[in-house]
Formats: sequence, structure tokens, C-alpha cells
Amino acid sequence: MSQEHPSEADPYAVLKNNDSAFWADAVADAVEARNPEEPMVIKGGVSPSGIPHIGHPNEILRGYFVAEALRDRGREVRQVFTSDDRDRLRKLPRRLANLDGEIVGLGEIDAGALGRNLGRPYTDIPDPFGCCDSYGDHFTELLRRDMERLGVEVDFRSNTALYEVGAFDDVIRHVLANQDRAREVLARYQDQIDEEYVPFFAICEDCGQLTETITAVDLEADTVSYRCTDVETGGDTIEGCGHEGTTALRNGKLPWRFEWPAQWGILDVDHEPFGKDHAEGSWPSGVDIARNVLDVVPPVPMVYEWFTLEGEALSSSGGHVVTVDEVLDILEPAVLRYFFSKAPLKQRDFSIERIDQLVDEFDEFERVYFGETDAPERERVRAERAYPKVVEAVREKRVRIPYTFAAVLGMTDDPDLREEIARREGHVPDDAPEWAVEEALARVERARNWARRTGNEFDYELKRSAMPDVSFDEATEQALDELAEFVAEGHDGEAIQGEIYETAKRHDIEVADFFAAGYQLFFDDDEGPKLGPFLGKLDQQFVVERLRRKG
RNA sequence: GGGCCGGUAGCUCAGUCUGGCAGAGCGACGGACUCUUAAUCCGUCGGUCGCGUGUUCAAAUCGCGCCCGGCCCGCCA
Repeated sequence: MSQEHPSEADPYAVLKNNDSAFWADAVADAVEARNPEEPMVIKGGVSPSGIPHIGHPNEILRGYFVAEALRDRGREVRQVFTSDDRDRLRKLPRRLANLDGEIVGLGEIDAGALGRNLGRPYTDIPDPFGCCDSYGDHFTELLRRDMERLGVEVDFRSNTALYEVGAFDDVIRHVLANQDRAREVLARYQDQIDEEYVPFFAICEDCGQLTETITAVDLEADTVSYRCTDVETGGDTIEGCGHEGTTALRNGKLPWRFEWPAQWGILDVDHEPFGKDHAEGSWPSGVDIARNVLDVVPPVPMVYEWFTLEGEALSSSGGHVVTVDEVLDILEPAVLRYFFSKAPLKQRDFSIERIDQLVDEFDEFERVYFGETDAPERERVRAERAYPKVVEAVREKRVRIPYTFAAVLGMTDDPDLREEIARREGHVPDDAPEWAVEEALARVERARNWARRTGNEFDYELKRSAMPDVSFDEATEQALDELAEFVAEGHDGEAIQGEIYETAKRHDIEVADFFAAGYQLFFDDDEGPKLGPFLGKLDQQFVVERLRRKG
């Protein structure tokens, strides 16, 4: 048995007492210090209770960075993720999502049918969308797809499947054979642990609910007897059916505080990151139970902080969530991975409104890695360690169009025009390889999605195919004709901008009103991007005809 | 009520381990340009490092007390 690591008493210790520029190296140090057998195992896990949101990747990406840090040292590492899908459904989520990530309210599915499954394991509940084998499989599949999009290779393991194939058999028998010891240790963390308490829940053969009232244990026959009684969950009561029966050990589960350390033993886990909610409840009891009931060595722990969304706590039940899928519509996977590479203990806000700041920060981080900008030593080292783990491939020739400029380019749908303007503005070097140009322009589409989603100051759409319905007074019409003439002579954007001003003055039109006329013609709006330079970048014939109100 | 984590410029964040000039980007403002507007370039502005206190030649950094936010201290996971 390996000796106790200081982090067992304090799961924050791993991240605090270290001088690594990149936190994952500190965790990797702690993992290596235990001399684990290879492949080393890094685990995460959650219950598939509903739509996976932007907080869930913490559970996998934190471990991913540690895995990569260990691989840098030549270690073989496997990442596993348990879908804790034998947990019971405790309450109905307000919103669900189909496999395409489209969110639907409870009202759009058969909520009554779903509600009759309260208290049953997720894997025993029919998929409300009818596409997967169960409710649990459905939401696990959504998370699996998110991880695929993020490009992290993880071995998903169904907890239910582990029970069914007997992976838990030995540990369940051990716990049930040493119930006094189990109760004694658990009682240090939970009240109401009396002689009647049996650390095992059975699935009622009549109604399918997980019941906690175990009346007898027969380790010769590998069965337990139970009475299906009411279950209290967070103030609500799920009624039991009263059935009394006897069922196999594989047809049940360990309570969480035993199940977690049992997973460590079964999967031979060397490291596991977890949210701060586990740091003071489950972790200490998990260590105690692992050491003193199961004879299992706890993994190296790491606590990560939760982050907020637009300044407020994420809330699945309250609907204040954003999915990985939605986020990847507006930024590259590398940027999202970058977000999760930052110090785990800082409380951070994830803001869609200001996502441009995150992207800018990533671009700068990338420049630091390639030595294209000055940076303090510590930041340089961090970039050196973290950057290769954040991107799909380290390629110095990559091209990044600044995010807000990409949003400006997104005002036109024309891909050729987007590229032409980007090149003219110097955001795409002449010698940029084709793949780099393609990827750079992909950001334009994402920035466009962002502008549209937030309805921000970049959310303008060039009305190219059809002229908006407009009418102007005579002076304005004459001024527009003159401006058309000027554009037809061939001037650059700066000159056009000046001429807009001049033309307005000549016709005694308020400058602001004349700009507004231009915005109406091109954007069907009263405001928009800086008009002269924007028109200067469009093709001249189109601009001239539009100014003449000829389509 | 007790414990844990966080709090640094308007915003997003480095820096805190190991005390040594308060930092970056974005932003705002002014200019480059007869110009209300994105981008580009130049310049300027920007701080009670949550508050107080102790230690020290020296504190964002170490100690103590407090404030604010999140989480844990029932059950569940």
C-alpha cells in the first residue's frame, strides 16, 4: 500500500504548495510521486441527470491536461469517465435536449411518463426522445459528443454496466461482510447511521425504484432482501410500492460515499479532479472509506472551482446554462480548451457577451508561445507547457483574424469578399498556406454567430441581394446620386468616408441623417459599421447601383 | 453559527507559493484624417491590490480580525 499523500487530508494541497507555471505539472508531480503502474488512470464522472452544460468539461479537461503533462514525461496514461448512471432520477429537469443538442421544454415531451420514473436508475428509464436505450444513455451520449467535439479521448464507462458485469461484486460483498466497520466509518460523516442501516440500495423488482430498506443479506447466495419504502430526496418524498422481495447483488448499488472509493479500486484510479462541492463532503469520507473499509489507495485529488455564466451561477433547473455545442458555434475548440487550462481554483466568469475578450486572450497566449510578443518569464513558461495541449497541432503558420474584426467581416455572407477584405487589411499574409486561410475564415462564421446571438454592435447584415424598402427626400436623393458618382470615379474607403461628410454639407443635410440613409440602403438599419471604409471594400458596381437605388 | 475557496484598473486576467518600483490586453479619451461608427498607427487616462490591523528597512504577497460572493457542514450525488 502506498503511503499517504498530504493531499488526502487537504485536496487543495496539490495546487497550493507548488511553483509550477502550469498547474497540471504540479498535479503530474504528485501523481508520479506515487509511482503508479502504467498505464496510469485518470478518472472523472457525473450523473447523466440532464443536459450537459459548459461546466461539465471541467470534469474531463482538467484531467486531460494532467494526462498530457504525464505523457510529456513519457508516461502511458488512460483517461476514463464514469457515467454514474445507476443513480436515481430525483426530480424532473425543466429542459431536455435531443441528440442534435436542440433544447426542448418538459411540455414538449411526455412529462407524465417521465415523472412516473422518479426514483429509478437513469439507465432503467426510457429515453424520452426514443433514440437511445435509456434516459441515462441519452444524456451520456450528449456528453460523449461534446468531448468528441473538444477532441479529448476518454474511455466512457457506464456505472450500470460495471454493476451488471459484476465489477462491483467483490467490493459489495466486502462492504456487506464488514457492515459494522462500514457503519462505524460512515457515521463519522453522516448522522442517522444506526444498526438498521445497510450500505446497499436494491432495485425493487416490482416497481424498479432504488430502495434503501435492506432487511436481510445473504452472502452465500449473493442476494439481499428488501422492502420498497419511501425515499426522501431534498424535501420531496418518492413513494415506495411496499413490495418485499429478494434480489441479486448486481441488481442494486452502493451508496455514493462507498461507490466513489469503490470505483477508485475497481478502475485503479491514480488521479481524479472534482468540483468544489466534493472537496469537503465526499472527499474526506471517500478517503476514510477507501483506507479503512475497502483497503484502497485514494487517487491524487484536485479541486476545481465552478464558474459563473454572465456573472451568475449555472443552473440546469433554472435554465441558466449554455451547452458546449452552443459555445462551439461561436469559438474554436482550442479557445474553449484554453479556458479550461487556466488556474483551476480561480472563480471565473464565462461571458458570451464578452467572448471576444477570451478569444483575444487566447490569441495573445498563442503569440507568447511562438515568441511573437514580449511576456514575463512565468507566462512564457506557462504558454510553453500549456499551448501544445490546447491546440490540435502546433503550427507557426496559423492565421488568426482578430475576433471583432472577424465579426465585421461577418456582415457580408460572401466568402470571397470576406477573404478579400481580410487580405487587404493585412490580417491574412500573402504567403499564408491554404489551410491557415481556411481556418482563419472559419472564425468569421463563428463571430457572425456571436453577433447574431447577442444582437451586439456587430450584428448587421449587408442586404446584398435585395434593396431594403426605403424612401428619401429630394435633397437626400440628390446627395446619394452625387456620392454614387464619387464612388464610381474610384476612391478608397477613407476618401468615401470624407465625401459622405462633404456631400451631406453641400446639400444641407445633417451628417448623422445622411449616414443613417446609407445604413438604411445597405443594412436596413439606422446604424452600422464605419460606412466609408466598409463601402470601399465592397465591389464598386454594387455600391454605385445601390446608392442610385437601382437594386 | 463553523469550515473551505475566491476578491488586483470600467471589463477580462497575470503577479501571491519564495515580501523588494502595481502589470498586460481590452476599454475610455485625444490625435493621425474637412470624418459620430469597425479595423490600423501614435499618445493619454486609468488602482485604498475587498476593509482594518500586526510583523518588517520593505506587504497585493506573511499573521490576525472583519466584509462580500460561491461551496461544504442534513439527505442525495
